Amino acid sequence: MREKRDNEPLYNISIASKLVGVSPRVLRSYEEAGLIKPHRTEGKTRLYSERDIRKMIVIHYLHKEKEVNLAGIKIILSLLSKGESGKNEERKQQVKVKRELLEKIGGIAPEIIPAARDTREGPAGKE
DNA sequence: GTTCTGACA
DNA sequence: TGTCAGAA
Repeated sequence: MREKRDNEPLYNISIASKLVGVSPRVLRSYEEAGLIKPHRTEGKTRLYSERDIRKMIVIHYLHKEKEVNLAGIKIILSLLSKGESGKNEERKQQVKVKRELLEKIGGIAPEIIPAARDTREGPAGKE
């Protein structure tokens, strides 16, 4: 269970970007894509929580290492959030649906994973 | 000085 | 994604 503490506004975009390893511009793009919603001060300055930081690190990994675009990451994260709540029986069903959906992603929406389309030639030695 | 939004390459 | 403008 997540502590409400993890959701406390702690870092400005400058510090958050260093913790995640990207530029402030990238963090703003994550927000534009609807992947995260940092707290805001009265002056509109973004304040990120520990939870936001962890989530953005995952987003960064999926984006840079797996080459999944932000729209795809949004879908993936929404699927991964399923089955985290509800009663055992309900959660069991959600997990089942999640597994099936994840299996189908490659078949019905390969566009979310550019690298999976043209395996023909891309920068050699990418493995 | 820092962050924000919008915009362009 | 980097960078710049103009405002806060």
